[in-house]
Amino acid sequence: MELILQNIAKIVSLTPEESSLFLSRTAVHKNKAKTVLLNAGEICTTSYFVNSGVLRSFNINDNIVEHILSFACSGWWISDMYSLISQQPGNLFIQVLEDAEVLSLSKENQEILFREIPKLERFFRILIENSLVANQERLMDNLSLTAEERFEKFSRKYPDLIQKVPQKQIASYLGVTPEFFSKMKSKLLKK
Amino acid sequence: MELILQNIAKIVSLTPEESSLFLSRTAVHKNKAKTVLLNAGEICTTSYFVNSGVLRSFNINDNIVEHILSFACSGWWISDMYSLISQQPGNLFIQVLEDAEVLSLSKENQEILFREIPKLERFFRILIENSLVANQERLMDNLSLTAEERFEKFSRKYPDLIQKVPQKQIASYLGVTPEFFSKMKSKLLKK
DNA sequence: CTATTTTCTTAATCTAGGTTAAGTGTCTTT
DNA sequence: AAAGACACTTAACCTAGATTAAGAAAATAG
Repeated sequence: MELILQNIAKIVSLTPEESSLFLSRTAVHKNKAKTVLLNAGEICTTSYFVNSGVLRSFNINDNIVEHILSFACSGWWISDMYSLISQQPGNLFIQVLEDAEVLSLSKENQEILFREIPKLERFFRILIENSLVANQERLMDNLSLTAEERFEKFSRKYPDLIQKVPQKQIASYLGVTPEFFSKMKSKLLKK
Repeated sequence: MELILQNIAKIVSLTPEESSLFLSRTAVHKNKAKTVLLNAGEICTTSYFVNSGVLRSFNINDNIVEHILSFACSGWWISDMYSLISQQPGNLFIQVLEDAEVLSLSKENQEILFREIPKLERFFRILIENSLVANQERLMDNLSLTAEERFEKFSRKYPDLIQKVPQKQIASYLGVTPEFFSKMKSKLLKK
Protein backbone atom coordinates (compact mmCIF):
# COMPACT_ATOMS: atom_id res chain seq x y z
CA MET A 1 0.00 0.00 0.00
CA GLU A 2 1.17 3.52 -0.79
CA LEU A 3 3.38 5.03 1.91
CA ILE A 4 1.49 8.30 1.81
CA LEU A 5 -1.81 6.54 2.49
CA GLN A 6 -0.29 4.72 5.43
CA ASN A 7 0.92 8.04 6.79
CA ILE A 8 -2.45 9.70 6.37
CA ALA A 9 -4.13 6.73 8.02
CA LYS A 10 -2.11 7.33 11.18
CA ILE A 11 -3.93 10.64 11.63
CA VAL A 12 -7.29 10.52 9.83
CA SER A 13 -9.15 7.67 8.18
CA LEU A 14 -10.07 7.93 4.53
CA THR A 15 -12.52 5.73 2.65
CA PRO A 16 -11.09 3.83 -0.33
CA GLU A 17 -12.80 6.35 -2.62
CA GLU A 18 -11.26 9.28 -0.79
CA SER A 19 -7.87 7.60 -0.92
CA SER A 20 -7.98 7.17 -4.63
CA LEU A 21 -9.31 10.69 -5.10
CA PHE A 22 -6.31 11.91 -3.12
CA LEU A 23 -3.89 9.88 -5.20
CA SER A 24 -5.48 11.07 -8.43
CA ARG A 25 -4.55 14.62 -7.48
CA THR A 26 -0.88 13.80 -6.95
CA ALA A 27 1.90 12.73 -9.28
CA VAL A 28 4.90 10.49 -8.78
CA HIS A 29 8.38 11.25 -10.16
CA LYS A 30 11.74 9.63 -9.92
CA ASN A 31 14.64 12.04 -9.59
CA LYS A 32 18.37 11.51 -9.75
CA ALA A 33 20.68 12.84 -7.04
CA LYS A 34 21.63 16.51 -7.55
CA THR A 35 18.38 17.34 -9.34
CA VAL A 36 17.08 20.71 -8.20
CA LEU A 37 13.29 20.75 -7.78
CA LEU A 38 13.06 24.38 -6.71
CA ASN A 39 15.46 27.31 -7.08
CA ALA A 40 15.72 30.33 -4.82
CA GLY A 41 13.86 33.23 -6.43
CA GLU A 42 11.16 31.00 -7.87
CA ILE A 43 7.60 30.74 -6.65
CA CYS A 44 6.98 27.38 -5.03
CA THR A 45 3.86 25.70 -6.37
CA THR A 46 4.22 22.22 -4.97
CA SER A 47 4.80 20.19 -1.82
CA TYR A 48 6.81 17.02 -2.13
CA PHE A 49 6.31 13.80 -0.20
CA VAL A 50 9.32 11.49 -0.23
CA ASN A 51 8.65 7.84 -1.02
CA SER A 52 12.34 6.94 -1.10
CA GLY A 53 15.70 8.69 -1.23
CA VAL A 54 16.75 11.91 0.46
CA LEU A 55 16.14 15.58 -0.34
CA ARG A 56 17.17 18.80 1.36
CA SER A 57 16.02 22.42 1.45
CA PHE A 58 18.61 25.15 1.94
CA ASN A 59 19.38 28.77 1.28
CA ILE A 60 22.58 30.49 0.21
CA ASN A 61 23.52 33.76 1.84
CA ASP A 62 25.68 36.63 0.59
CA ASN A 63 28.91 34.89 1.45
CA ILE A 64 28.05 31.93 -0.73
CA VAL A 65 27.47 29.86 2.41
CA GLU A 66 24.72 27.24 2.33
CA HIS A 67 22.44 26.68 5.30
CA ILE A 68 20.21 23.65 5.44
CA LEU A 69 16.68 24.19 6.68
CA SER A 70 15.64 20.57 6.45
CA PHE A 71 16.37 17.12 5.20
CA ALA A 72 13.56 14.87 4.00
CA CYS A 73 13.78 11.09 3.91
CA SER A 74 11.17 8.49 3.17
CA GLY A 75 7.85 9.49 4.74
CA TRP A 76 8.65 13.21 5.08
CA TRP A 77 7.23 16.23 3.28
CA ILE A 78 9.37 19.04 1.93
CA SER A 79 8.62 22.40 0.32
CA ASP A 80 9.26 26.11 0.67
CA MET A 81 6.35 26.82 2.96
CA TYR A 82 6.89 30.59 2.87
CA SER A 83 6.77 30.75 -0.89
CA LEU A 84 4.02 28.15 -1.14
CA ILE A 85 1.58 30.01 1.07
CA SER A 86 2.47 33.57 0.06
CA GLN A 87 3.05 32.79 -3.63
CA GLN A 88 6.03 35.13 -3.49
CA PRO A 89 9.52 34.22 -4.70
CA GLY A 90 11.23 32.25 -1.95
CA ASN A 91 14.86 31.93 -1.00
CA LEU A 92 15.08 28.20 -0.63
CA PHE A 93 16.49 25.60 -2.95
CA ILE A 94 15.09 22.08 -2.87
CA GLN A 95 17.47 19.45 -4.10
CA VAL A 96 17.71 15.67 -4.31
CA LEU A 97 20.66 14.31 -2.33
CA GLU A 98 20.10 10.62 -2.97
CA ASP A 99 18.10 9.22 -5.93
CA ALA A 100 14.50 9.66 -4.89
CA GLU A 101 10.94 8.80 -5.70
CA VAL A 102 8.78 11.75 -4.87
CA LEU A 103 5.06 12.34 -4.82
CA SER A 104 4.08 15.90 -5.63
CA LEU A 105 0.96 17.77 -4.63
CA SER A 106 0.33 21.18 -6.17
CA LYS A 107 -1.03 24.05 -4.11
CA GLU A 108 -4.20 24.15 -6.22
CA ASN A 109 -4.83 20.45 -5.85
CA GLN A 110 -4.19 20.70 -2.16
CA GLU A 111 -6.83 23.41 -1.85
CA ILE A 112 -9.27 21.44 -3.96
CA LEU A 113 -8.70 18.42 -1.76
CA PHE A 114 -9.35 20.47 1.36
CA ARG A 115 -12.80 21.25 -0.03
CA GLU A 116 -13.48 17.75 -1.31
CA ILE A 117 -12.21 15.96 1.79
CA PRO A 118 -12.26 18.21 4.87
CA LYS A 119 -10.52 15.51 6.88
CA LEU A 120 -7.40 16.31 4.85
CA GLU A 121 -7.41 19.80 6.23
CA ARG A 122 -7.15 18.19 9.66
CA PHE A 123 -4.38 15.92 8.43
CA PHE A 124 -2.31 18.83 7.19
CA ARG A 125 -3.04 20.92 10.25
CA ILE A 126 -1.66 18.18 12.45
CA LEU A 127 1.31 17.66 10.16
CA ILE A 128 2.17 21.33 10.35
CA GLU A 129 1.68 21.42 14.11
CA ASN A 130 4.27 18.66 14.37
CA SER A 131 6.66 20.54 12.09
CA LEU A 132 6.24 23.63 14.17
CA VAL A 133 7.02 21.77 17.37
CA ALA A 134 10.11 20.21 15.81
CA ASN A 135 11.23 23.58 14.52
CA GLN A 136 10.74 25.24 17.88
CA GLU A 137 12.80 22.55 19.53
CA ARG A 138 15.59 22.96 17.00
CA LEU A 139 15.54 26.71 17.50
CA MET A 140 15.81 26.36 21.27
CA ASP A 141 18.58 23.81 20.84
CA ASN A 142 20.49 26.24 18.66
CA LEU A 143 20.12 28.87 21.36
CA SER A 144 21.08 26.71 24.30
CA LEU A 145 23.25 23.77 23.26
CA THR A 146 26.86 23.58 22.09
CA ALA A 147 27.63 22.25 18.60
CA GLU A 148 28.73 18.99 20.20
CA GLU A 149 25.44 18.55 22.04
CA ARG A 150 23.46 19.35 18.92
CA PHE A 151 25.46 16.80 16.99
CA GLU A 152 24.84 14.10 19.59
CA LYS A 153 21.14 14.85 19.56
CA PHE A 154 21.06 14.79 15.78
CA SER A 155 22.88 11.43 15.71
CA ARG A 156 20.35 9.93 18.09
CA LYS A 157 17.38 11.39 16.25
CA TYR A 158 18.44 10.68 12.67
CA PRO A 159 21.01 7.85 12.74
CA ASP A 160 20.17 6.94 9.13
CA LEU A 161 20.98 10.42 7.84
CA ILE A 162 24.48 10.26 9.33
CA GLN A 163 25.11 7.33 7.01
CA LYS A 164 23.44 8.70 3.92
CA VAL A 165 24.42 12.33 3.77
CA PRO A 166 27.88 13.92 3.25
CA GLN A 167 29.02 15.27 6.59
CA LYS A 168 29.42 18.83 5.32
CA GLN A 169 25.63 18.82 4.94
CA ILE A 170 25.17 17.78 8.53
CA ALA A 171 27.60 20.49 9.60
CA SER A 172 25.51 22.99 7.68
CA TYR A 173 22.29 21.75 9.31
CA LEU A 174 23.86 22.05 12.75
CA GLY A 175 25.19 25.51 11.97
CA VAL A 176 28.94 24.90 12.02
CA THR A 177 31.64 24.87 9.33
CA PRO A 178 32.75 21.57 7.79
CA GLU A 179 36.24 22.17 9.25
CA PHE A 180 34.93 22.60 12.76
CA PHE A 181 32.62 19.64 12.35
CA SER A 182 35.56 17.46 11.35
CA LYS A 183 37.59 18.64 14.35
CA MET A 184 34.67 18.03 16.68
CA LYS A 185 34.07 14.56 15.29
CA SER A 186 37.67 13.42 15.72
CA LYS A 187 37.61 14.82 19.26
CA LEU A 188 34.50 12.74 20.01
CA LEU A 189 36.08 9.61 18.56
CA LYS A 190 39.09 9.94 20.88
CA LYS A 191 36.77 9.68 23.87
CA MET B 1 -15.75 44.37 18.26
CA GLU B 2 -13.62 41.68 19.84
CA LEU B 3 -10.04 41.64 18.59
CA ILE B 4 -10.09 37.88 18.20
CA LEU B 5 -13.13 38.04 15.92
CA GLN B 6 -11.46 40.67 13.78
CA ASN B 7 -8.43 38.42 13.48
CA ILE B 8 -10.49 35.40 12.55
CA ALA B 9 -12.38 37.47 10.00
CA LYS B 10 -9.13 38.20 8.16
CA ILE B 11 -8.86 34.51 7.32
CA VAL B 12 -12.32 32.90 7.41
CA SER B 13 -15.78 34.43 7.73
CA LEU B 14 -18.00 33.36 10.58
CA THR B 15 -21.71 34.03 10.92
CA PRO B 16 -22.78 35.99 14.01
CA GLU B 17 -24.02 32.74 15.56
CA GLU B 18 -20.70 31.03 14.94
CA SER B 19 -18.87 34.03 16.37
CA SER B 20 -20.80 33.94 19.58
CA LEU B 21 -20.46 30.17 19.79
CA PHE B 22 -16.72 30.64 19.48
CA LEU B 23 -16.66 33.29 22.20
CA SER B 24 -18.82 31.16 24.48
CA ARG B 25 -16.08 28.52 24.45
CA THR B 26 -13.38 30.95 25.53
CA ALA B 27 -12.74 32.88 28.73
CA VAL B 28 -11.18 36.27 29.37
CA HIS B 29 -8.77 36.99 32.23
CA LYS B 30 -6.77 39.96 33.33
CA ASN B 31 -3.28 39.14 34.59
CA LYS B 32 -0.69 41.26 36.33
CA ALA B 33 2.88 41.42 35.11
CA LYS B 34 5.03 38.52 36.36
CA THR B 35 2.09 36.13 36.62
CA VAL B 36 3.10 32.70 35.40
CA LEU B 37 0.37 31.02 33.35
CA LEU B 38 2.30 27.81 32.72
CA ASN B 39 5.30 26.25 34.43
CA ALA B 40 7.86 23.94 32.88
CA GLY B 41 6.99 20.36 33.80
CA GLU B 42 3.26 20.97 33.64
CA ILE B 43 0.93 19.73 30.93
CA CYS B 44 -0.35 22.63 28.86
CA THR B 45 -4.11 22.57 28.46
CA THR B 46 -4.77 25.99 26.99
CA SER B 47 -3.82 28.39 24.22
CA TYR B 48 -3.80 32.07 25.05
CA PHE B 49 -4.78 34.91 22.74
CA VAL B 50 -3.50 38.31 23.85
CA ASN B 51 -6.00 41.16 23.86
CA SER B 52 -3.59 43.59 25.46
CA GLY B 53 -0.26 43.53 27.26
CA VAL B 54 2.75 41.33 26.58
CA LEU B 55 3.57 37.71 27.43
CA ARG B 56 6.56 35.50 26.75
CA SER B 57 7.33 31.79 26.56
CA PHE B 58 10.78 30.59 27.58
CA ASN B 59 12.71 27.65 28.90
CA ILE B 60 15.47 27.45 31.47
CA ASN B 61 18.39 25.15 30.82
CA ASP B 62 20.77 23.45 33.24
CA ASN B 63 22.90 26.53 33.69
CA ILE B 64 19.92 28.55 34.91
CA VAL B 65 19.96 30.47 31.65
CA GLU B 66 16.61 31.52 30.18
CA HIS B 67 15.93 31.32 26.47
CA ILE B 68 12.91 33.04 25.02
CA LEU B 69 10.97 31.11 22.42
CA SER B 70 8.44 33.83 21.74
CA PHE B 71 6.89 37.07 22.78
CA ALA B 72 3.19 37.68 22.35
CA CYS B 73 1.62 41.12 22.11
CA SER B 74 -1.89 42.20 21.32
CA GLY B 75 -3.32 40.00 18.56
CA TRP B 76 -0.88 37.09 19.04
CA TRP B 77 -1.43 33.58 20.33
CA ILE B 78 0.89 31.88 22.78
CA SER B 79 1.09 28.39 24.26
CA ASP B 80 3.39 25.42 24.66
CA MET B 81 2.49 23.74 21.41
CA TYR B 82 4.55 20.64 22.15
CA SER B 83 2.85 20.01 25.46
CA LEU B 84 -0.55 21.06 24.18
CA ILE B 85 -0.62 18.57 21.34
CA SER B 86 1.20 15.71 23.02
CA GLN B 87 -0.35 16.24 26.47
CA GLN B 88 3.08 15.51 27.94
CA PRO B 89 4.85 17.74 30.47
CA GLY B 90 6.52 20.56 28.56
CA ASN B 91 9.61 22.56 29.29
CA LEU B 92 8.27 26.01 28.64
CA PHE B 93 7.17 28.69 31.04
CA ILE B 94 4.54 31.19 29.94
CA GLN B 95 4.66 34.45 31.79
CA VAL B 96 3.06 37.88 31.68
CA LEU B 97 5.62 40.63 31.07
CA GLU B 98 3.25 43.59 30.99
CA ASP B 99 -0.24 43.60 32.56
CA ALA B 100 -2.37 41.72 30.08
CA GLU B 101 -5.87 40.80 29.14
CA VAL B 102 -5.85 37.32 27.76
CA LEU B 103 -8.46 35.13 26.14
CA SER B 104 -7.99 31.46 26.81
CA LEU B 105 -9.13 28.51 24.75
CA SER B 106 -8.77 25.04 26.20
CA LYS B 107 -7.62 22.11 24.10
CA GLU B 108 -10.98 20.37 24.57
CA ASN B 109 -12.97 23.42 23.55
CA GLN B 110 -10.72 23.89 20.57
CA GLU B 111 -11.41 20.35 19.43
CA ILE B 112 -15.13 20.77 20.01
CA LEU B 113 -15.05 23.96 17.97
CA PHE B 114 -13.24 22.20 15.12
CA ARG B 115 -16.19 19.81 14.92
CA GLU B 116 -18.86 22.46 15.37
CA ILE B 117 -17.30 24.97 12.97
CA PRO B 118 -14.97 23.30 10.47
CA LYS B 119 -13.91 26.70 9.14
CA LEU B 120 -12.04 27.15 12.42
CA GLU B 121 -9.87 24.21 11.58
CA ARG B 122 -8.85 26.13 8.48
CA PHE B 123 -8.28 29.26 10.55
CA PHE B 124 -5.92 27.46 12.90
CA ARG B 125 -4.18 25.61 10.09
CA ILE B 126 -3.35 28.92 8.45
CA LEU B 127 -2.31 30.45 11.75
CA ILE B 128 0.08 27.59 12.37
CA GLU B 129 1.42 27.72 8.83
CA ASN B 130 2.31 31.35 9.42
CA SER B 131 3.99 30.50 12.73
CA LEU B 132 5.98 27.80 11.04
CA VAL B 133 7.18 30.16 8.34
CA ALA B 134 8.17 32.76 10.92
CA ASN B 135 9.98 30.12 12.94
CA GLN B 136 11.83 28.80 9.94
CA GLU B 137 12.97 32.30 9.08
CA ARG B 138 14.18 32.88 12.62
CA LEU B 139 16.05 29.60 12.57
CA MET B 140 17.78 30.46 9.30
CA ASP B 141 18.60 33.92 10.65
CA ASN B 142 20.20 32.36 13.70
CA LEU B 143 22.30 30.18 11.43
CA SER B 144 23.38 32.86 9.00
CA LEU B 145 23.27 36.33 10.57
CA THR B 146 25.44 37.98 13.21
CA ALA B 147 23.89 39.12 16.48
CA GLU B 148 23.98 42.68 15.18
CA GLU B 149 22.08 41.80 12.03
CA ARG B 150 19.51 39.84 14.02
CA PHE B 151 19.04 42.79 16.34
CA GLU B 152 18.51 45.19 13.43
CA LYS B 153 15.97 42.86 11.90
CA PHE B 154 14.19 42.46 15.22
CA SER B 155 14.05 46.23 15.71
CA ARG B 156 12.48 46.70 12.30
CA LYS B 157 10.02 43.86 12.78
CA TYR B 158 8.92 44.56 16.36
CA PRO B 159 9.66 48.24 17.11
CA ASP B 160 7.02 48.25 19.86
CA LEU B 161 8.64 45.37 21.75
CA ILE B 162 11.92 47.26 21.95
CA GLN B 163 10.07 49.88 24.01
CA LYS B 164 8.01 47.56 26.14
CA VAL B 165 10.34 44.77 27.11
CA PRO B 166 13.50 44.84 29.30
CA GLN B 167 16.47 44.55 26.99
CA LYS B 168 17.81 41.44 28.68
CA GLN B 169 14.73 39.69 27.34
CA ILE B 170 15.49 40.80 23.83
CA ALA B 171 19.06 39.62 24.26
CA SER B 172 17.71 36.25 25.32
CA TYR B 173 15.39 36.09 22.30
CA LEU B 174 18.27 36.92 19.97
CA GLY B 175 20.51 34.36 21.64
CA VAL B 176 23.16 36.60 23.22
CA THR B 177 24.03 37.52 26.80
CA PRO B 178 22.71 40.78 28.27
CA GLU B 179 26.31 41.99 28.60
CA PHE B 180 27.09 41.43 24.97
CA PHE B 181 23.78 42.96 23.97
CA SER B 182 24.61 46.09 25.93
CA LYS B 183 28.05 46.34 24.31
CA MET B 184 26.55 45.81 20.87
CA LYS B 185 23.89 48.46 21.45
CA SER B 186 26.35 51.11 22.54
CA LYS B 187 28.53 50.30 19.55
CA LEU B 188 25.52 50.79 17.25
CA LEU B 189 24.68 54.12 18.90
CA LYS B 190 28.17 55.47 18.21
CA LYS B 191 27.61 54.99 14.49
C1' DC C 1 10.63 58.42 50.74
C1' DT C 2 13.85 54.71 51.53
C1' DA C 3 15.37 50.14 50.87
C1' DT C 4 15.78 46.35 48.00
C1' DT C 5 15.67 44.08 43.88
C1' DT C 6 16.28 44.19 39.15
C1' DT C 7 18.29 45.98 35.06
C1' DC C 8 21.98 48.00 32.57
C1' DT C 9 26.83 49.26 31.66
C1' DT C 10 31.79 48.78 31.25
C1' DA C 11 35.94 46.41 31.09
C1' DA C 12 39.23 42.61 31.39
C1' DT C 13 39.83 38.05 30.13
C1' DC C 14 38.57 33.72 27.92
C1' DT C 15 36.81 30.21 24.44
C1' DA C 16 33.83 27.97 20.98
C1' DG C 17 33.85 28.04 16.70
C1' DG C 18 35.43 30.57 12.22
C1' DT C 19 38.99 31.34 8.62
C1' DT C 20 42.66 30.29 5.71
C1' DA C 21 45.42 27.20 3.63
C1' DA C 22 47.51 23.01 2.27
C1' DG C 23 47.30 18.17 1.77
C1' DT C 24 44.81 13.63 1.33
C1' DG C 25 41.26 10.71 0.05
C1' DT C 26 37.31 9.42 -2.72
C1' DC C 27 33.89 9.60 -6.05
C1' DT C 28 32.48 10.56 -10.97
C1' DT C 29 33.05 11.06 -15.64
C1' DT C 30 35.27 10.02 -19.67
C1' DA D 1 42.65 4.12 -15.73
C1' DA D 2 43.38 9.09 -15.75
C1' DA D 3 41.54 13.62 -14.60
C1' DG D 4 38.83 16.46 -12.41
C1' DA D 5 35.77 17.50 -8.99
C1' DC D 6 34.22 16.98 -4.55
C1' DA D 7 34.71 15.60 0.40
C1' DC D 8 37.39 15.26 4.43
C1' DT D 9 41.33 16.29 7.62
C1' DT D 10 44.72 18.93 10.11
C1' DA D 11 46.80 22.86 11.92
C1' DA D 12 47.87 27.74 12.75
C1' DC D 13 45.78 31.76 13.71
C1' DC D 14 41.67 34.84 14.42
C1' DT D 15 37.18 36.86 16.27
C1' DA D 16 32.33 37.08 17.85
C1' DG D 17 30.40 36.50 21.66
C1' DA D 18 30.74 34.39 26.70
C1' DT D 19 32.19 34.92 31.40
C1' DT D 20 33.28 37.26 35.51
C1' DA D 21 33.08 41.02 38.29
C1' DA D 22 31.91 45.44 39.98
C1' DG D 23 29.48 49.65 39.86
C1' DA D 24 25.52 52.77 38.29
C1' DA D 25 20.81 53.47 37.25
C1' DA D 26 16.17 52.38 37.41
C1' DA D 27 12.17 50.18 38.94
C1' DT D 28 9.34 48.28 42.67
C1' DA D 29 8.04 47.26 47.27
C1' DG D 30 7.26 48.49 51.77
